[in-house]
Amino acid sequence: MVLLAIRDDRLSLLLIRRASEPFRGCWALPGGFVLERESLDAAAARELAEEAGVTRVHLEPFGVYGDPDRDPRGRVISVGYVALVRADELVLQAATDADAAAWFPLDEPPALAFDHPRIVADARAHLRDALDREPVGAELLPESFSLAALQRVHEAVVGHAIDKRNFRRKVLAEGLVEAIEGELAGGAHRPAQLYRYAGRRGEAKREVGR
Amino acid sequence: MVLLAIRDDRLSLLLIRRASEPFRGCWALPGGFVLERESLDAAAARELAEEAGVTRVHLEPFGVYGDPDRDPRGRVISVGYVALVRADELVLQAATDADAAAWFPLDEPPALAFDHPRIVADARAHLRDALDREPVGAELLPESFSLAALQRVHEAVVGHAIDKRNFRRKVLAEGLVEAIEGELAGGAHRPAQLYRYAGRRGEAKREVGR
DNA sequence: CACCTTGGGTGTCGTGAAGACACGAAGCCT
DNA sequence: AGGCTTCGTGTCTTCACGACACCCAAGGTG
Repeated sequence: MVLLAIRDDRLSLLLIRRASEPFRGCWALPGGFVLERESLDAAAARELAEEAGVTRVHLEPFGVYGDPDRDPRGRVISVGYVALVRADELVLQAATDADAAAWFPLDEPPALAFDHPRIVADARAHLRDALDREPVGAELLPESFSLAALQRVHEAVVGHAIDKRNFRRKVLAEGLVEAIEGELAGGAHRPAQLYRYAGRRGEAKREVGR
Repeated sequence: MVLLAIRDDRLSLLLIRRASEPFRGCWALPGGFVLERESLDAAAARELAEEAGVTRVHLEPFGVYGDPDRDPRGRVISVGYVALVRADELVLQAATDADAAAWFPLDEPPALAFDHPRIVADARAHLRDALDREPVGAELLPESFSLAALQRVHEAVVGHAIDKRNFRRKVLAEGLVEAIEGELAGGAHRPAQLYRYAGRRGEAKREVGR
């Protein structure tokens, strides 16, 4: 599970430190096993609820990892899921096989156990592809947010700076997002217009394009 | 395994008719089980070699299917792979749990067993996404081919007709494909210029864009 | 209270990709 | 010889996107 949330305006990744032997003390992705009568999506949702205390999340599989030697303990096949959660809904729990959990910026993760570096990279690539198909920001930001916050999310995903005017033009042209009249954010300096996601998910972009 | 090849100028899908009971007599995707010490990719390659007698193929996972009720016999988790093969390299073998194998146009598949309709749809969507990232045609067509043949492949994948001039302009601008000087196809009417794939796979498109 | 600092908000131009669109050319068949 | 079928070609328009600079509003500071 690649669990992402915005922390200090940065897109961050939840990792646990392994308490038991293979890669003991290393940072690793949280995860768990699928139960006998449970779909993969349900398993991911359950693990997420157990570890992060969140239920309403964007949860999406992006890859399978089945190399026979990827786990020295034996044959483990993993399905990678990206989870986008709102920071204010998080309630971290103690995982059974970890002695610590911490957030790291997605840009600069620490050394990871197993083939987890590859999994994180794949998750990020997947997210980058999904960025202009799905309202990624909606799952990471609170109900109302400034366009600058949304831009920071996009920049973290694509990995480079985006021009402010171009970004605003594009986002507003998509029509997924609407200004909340009269609402302003009480920031440190000039207050920003707040926005919220408008319509349903998905095809909206194409509809607007016509 | 969603196994695709060009047959009669159409992009076609290999299906097997099930000989044993769940969905007996229904058409289904070919597939098999992963061995204890075998990667998923290796398992897919092995199944493909067993069933279609081909080894050098484009083989790519696109999804995981793990609903506990998807197979009435019990819990089976499947990984979907798309395989693109050249028709002239195919040597179909008898599969153990099938009494027949046949090709169907990808556009109009028959009723399928299990959740295979969904898997086929996902494979096609994956292929559509990959179409302008990877030299899809290179894996389906013989060494040398006419642009018209390549265009038919693309049309089959995207599902609609493409303007001939626009297609040629784009394909040639990408630089992935090069004319074979002096070679012409002996067709029914005016002979066509033959082409072949030029450079390596992958980033070529971006490099040309600069 | 004046000024500075900081982030918020706005418009234009140029370029490149892609879609729409029609006709002559070459070879085969009858 | 004529007709049929496929091959091969260029222009125009539209749109998405990137580059680019300045004023505005509020809080903090001296």
